[in-house]
Amino acid sequence: MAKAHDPIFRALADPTRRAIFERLCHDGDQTVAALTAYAGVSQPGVSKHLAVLKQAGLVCDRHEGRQTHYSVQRDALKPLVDWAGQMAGFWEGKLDDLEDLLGRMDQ
Amino acid sequence: MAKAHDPIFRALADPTRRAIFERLCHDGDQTVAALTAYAGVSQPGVSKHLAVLKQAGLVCDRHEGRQTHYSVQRDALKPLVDWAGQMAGFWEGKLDDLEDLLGRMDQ
DNA sequence: CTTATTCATAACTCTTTGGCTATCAATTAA
DNA sequence: TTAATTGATAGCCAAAGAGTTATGAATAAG
Repeated sequence: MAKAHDPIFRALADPTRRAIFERLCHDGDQTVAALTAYAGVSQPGVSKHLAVLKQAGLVCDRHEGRQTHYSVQRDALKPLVDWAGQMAGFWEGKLDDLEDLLGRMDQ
Repeated sequence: MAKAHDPIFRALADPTRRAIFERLCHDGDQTVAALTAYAGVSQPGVSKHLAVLKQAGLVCDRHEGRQTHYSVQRDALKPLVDWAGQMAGFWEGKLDDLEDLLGRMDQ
């Protein structure tokens, strides 16, 4: 069973990669050059990180001329939140925040 | 910036470790021996995984005689869900901005 | 007291991975 | 056409990490 949350956890475990994802969440659509200027690593490093994020279904890319724009995939974090909800449901410590978030992400 | 969600993401990135955490969520309090019987790795391997989970604040331990019982830490996944909510809030806010813009353009 | 059990730590191996530089294909500008 | 820019890929290397066996400390049992 190759669950959807496994590559997501893997992808978000690295701080550099998570920072790139956070920036995409915060500022929206970005070119590789823009992300490279801000991330503390080389351009090939950024490209590799973006490939991992894309593979995990967290981001999508759009080609425009010679530049590639990356943006957050819609409902990217849903498998993660669903998993957390399942775990929380097990130990019955119902988190109101979680239920609220699940409700908002279901739309 | 050593945020609380960083060690959590790291800890949950490994499938063996995540399986241990899932079992603790599902079945509650477990001894190391019980977890070892079920995980596909050696007892020292399980102990090491449990140390990582504990360090991340995901589980807590309780000593009873010569055995150690592990269980899920209360609100263990809250930093994770909070982070996800924050990320979701970012693109949600963008959507609001867009709706706002669209609304203003209607007039 | 001696032996068995339970778990943690130490020490090691091997794989994965995150970083780099070099380079290439594709596109745009001169 | 030629030169410059953008980003992806290849290849390499060092560090991290997940696994192992061996062993030690603490407790329980005989």
